[in-house]
Amino acid sequence: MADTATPPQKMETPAIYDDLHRKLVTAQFDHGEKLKSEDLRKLYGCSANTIREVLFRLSTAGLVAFEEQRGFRARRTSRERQHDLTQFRILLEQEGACLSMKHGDIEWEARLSAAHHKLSHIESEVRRSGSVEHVLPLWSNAEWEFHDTLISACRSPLLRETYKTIYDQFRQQLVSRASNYGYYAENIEEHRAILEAALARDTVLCRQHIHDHLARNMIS
Amino acid sequence: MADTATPPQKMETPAIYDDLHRKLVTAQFDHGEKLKSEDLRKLYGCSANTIREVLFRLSTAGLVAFEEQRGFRARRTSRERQHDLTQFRILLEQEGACLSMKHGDIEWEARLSAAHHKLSHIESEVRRSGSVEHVLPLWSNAEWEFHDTLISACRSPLLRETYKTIYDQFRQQLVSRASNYGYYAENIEEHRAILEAALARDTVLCRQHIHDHLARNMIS
DNA sequence: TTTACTTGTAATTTCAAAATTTATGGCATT
DNA sequence: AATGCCATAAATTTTGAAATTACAAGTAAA
Repeated sequence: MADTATPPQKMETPAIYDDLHRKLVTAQFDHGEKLKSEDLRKLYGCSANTIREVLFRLSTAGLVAFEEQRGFRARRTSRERQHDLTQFRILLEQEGACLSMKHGDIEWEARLSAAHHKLSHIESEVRRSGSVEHVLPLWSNAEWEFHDTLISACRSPLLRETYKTIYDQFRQQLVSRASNYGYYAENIEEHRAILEAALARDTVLCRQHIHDHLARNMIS
Repeated sequence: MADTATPPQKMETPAIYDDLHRKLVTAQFDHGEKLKSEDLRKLYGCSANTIREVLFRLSTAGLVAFEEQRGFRARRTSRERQHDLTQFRILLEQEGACLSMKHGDIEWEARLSAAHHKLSHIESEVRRSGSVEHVLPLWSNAEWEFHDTLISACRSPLLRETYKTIYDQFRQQLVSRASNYGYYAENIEEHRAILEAALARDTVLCRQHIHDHLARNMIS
């Protein structure tokens, strides 16, 4: 069972959802760990049925696996699924970025610049200090902001929504990768390359940089 | 409320899910119609909570909309969402087909030919008789078989799964379009064009034909 | 006539416990 | 030792009712 530092007792359904979501994307459960409704019920001070409802909604987001008559588990991400997730993410981000370049206005460019600025600031700090752990949550949020902003002008709510469910499943592996400093070191140049291609509205180059950046994720 | 020709009483959870799913994709509920758990409870002879669980799982598939404290509704598909769905479907089917052409073997070609043969047989019958209604469920299944087989060799469970949830939301409009005979008349040539391009492993041409075929869906 | 408030009704959500199903451990048999 | 079977324990699923919340109609005030 994960550490129970956060919620002692008595939470509303949305709060329980958010808390479990956060715990799942920050890998506070082992891969494939069983999520017993009785334990969670006691943890959040609610009924077993409420937990059941929350877990169903989390299974929608792909964070929890449900099997009939044998409950819920934190999703185990096999090597094959990791590969599949990456390929699908590349497809969505490439398409979303190209559509954003097509439809995005100066306002979008400004938001993308701002998101990149924050992200690169953190990544510079990582490179200077040589460690990742102390800014991991910050970095994780900034990275999401950048990638989400990149596709935010695509005018397809469906694509964006799908992208988010995929992205959440990547966050899980960030923790286990935190020790691997080399992974984060290369991100600065890759993110800048994506930014510049996007602002230049060079769709071919942008697709290329997105592919290179995301494909490298998979290997580690 | 939709007609209740099928299930008088007493069904298991999976059966209830299947039956409601079928009713939703065959548009036996009006767009935005409220799905009252009490009514459904009496219909299927189970508890309100069981209905609630089924409806949550259907909302995963995008067939049902859930709003906190105000229950479930059959999803209303606006013009904007229809456009979004179509664009997304084009992206997925193009990518899935190209990957299938890359990975598919002779076995895949055989299955695709078989699926097309069945589909074109029905579509010829439609053209001969000049009416659609009497074979609509048959046609709907055959069309799904063809498109699913087309992407079945893509080696991405995620893409295929996502495609299915999108496709189900298209089935809903088939019924309301049944009267529009012209829509179905043009399908024969389009499906054949896709088949031939796929068998020839011509990815550029196949993308083009898929786009033309699916984009025409949106306009009607 | 409109707006705001009150009240009654209906529907959703939560709860605690019963019923069903699956997992576990001991015991006999091969 | 390995396998199959039964009894027990544990966990999931369903139930029916209670509590909460939204909805609608009707009344009073502006």
